[in-house]
Amino acid sequence: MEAAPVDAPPRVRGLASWLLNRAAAPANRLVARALEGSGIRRSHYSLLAVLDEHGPTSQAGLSRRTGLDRSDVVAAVNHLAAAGLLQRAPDADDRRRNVVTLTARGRDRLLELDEVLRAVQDEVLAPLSGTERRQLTDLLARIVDHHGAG
Amino acid sequence: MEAAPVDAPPRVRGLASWLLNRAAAPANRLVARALEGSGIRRSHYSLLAVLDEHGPTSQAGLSRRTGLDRSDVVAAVNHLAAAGLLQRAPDADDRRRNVVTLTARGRDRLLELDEVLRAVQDEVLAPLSGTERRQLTDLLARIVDHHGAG
DNA sequence: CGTATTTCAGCTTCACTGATATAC
DNA sequence: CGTATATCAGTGGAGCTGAAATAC
Repeated sequence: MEAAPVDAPPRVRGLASWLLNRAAAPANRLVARALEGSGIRRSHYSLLAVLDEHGPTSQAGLSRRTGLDRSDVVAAVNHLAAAGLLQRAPDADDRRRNVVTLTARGRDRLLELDEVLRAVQDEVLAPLSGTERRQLTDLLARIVDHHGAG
Repeated sequence: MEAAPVDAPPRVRGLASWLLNRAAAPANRLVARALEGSGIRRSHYSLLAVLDEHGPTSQAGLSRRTGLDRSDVVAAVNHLAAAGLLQRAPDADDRRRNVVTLTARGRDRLLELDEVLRAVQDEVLAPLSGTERRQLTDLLARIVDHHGAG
């Protein structure tokens, strides 16, 4: 077990902004590690999940629902389309838009990723009880909602 | 001023790893904005705070206590020394080391930053009650402690 | 010898900006 | 007209790696 302690002073340890970054770091490391070699990045999962739950969506819609920047959505959709996990087609009703649709293969991959991601959350939240985990996600969700995008 | 909502599906919204990043983002934005023009970056505050509370410290010690990478500490110390907020001197007892010391000016600046940072935390945690804020920071601290460094 | 410290050069990912072309 | 969309080029911070030089 590695885990050299980070022995920060109280003034720093008590900062929500510091804690959020310090807690996000191992979460990102673990997710990246779990996704390693799969050709899937952290942000890709949210895209696939949104497509699965909302059906075909424009890229701007994907941006709004995932919190990903519109310009990063372009690159992500390129990548996932090349991997055959989704399709991009012009929208007949609004020709500014592309309609992005999950493929069957994309859905299969998503279900695998659900498992992987679930396991990672368990590692991230390891020191917390079930109740505490729900407390934490609820509190974080309130912060996210309050600040929204931009 | 309130922000477009991020209307993510439950599968995404419930992910701790997603929430941590989405909550850290506005925190980082607000901190960066509050520090804008001061020549101080996010990471610099922790450095100054550690020096204030632990006294003169080696750069490796600063790395351990702040969670900053050793190689990023070099750049940060360069910057803060150039600004006259700290001093770097070779350690007579262990000549591999530099002893980094807070200057009087560095301490004054730190006290100002304490105020600025405190105000930002208040913005970040705006939707939460006092009790909830302590709950959140406690839970995050447990996660940070559990994963330690590296 | 192995380990620790400082430093540098460089890499990747992420969040974001600005501009452009196009369509509503 | 103003607004929304998709795309591209590029910026900057942050976290990290690998290697070198030095000292323990």
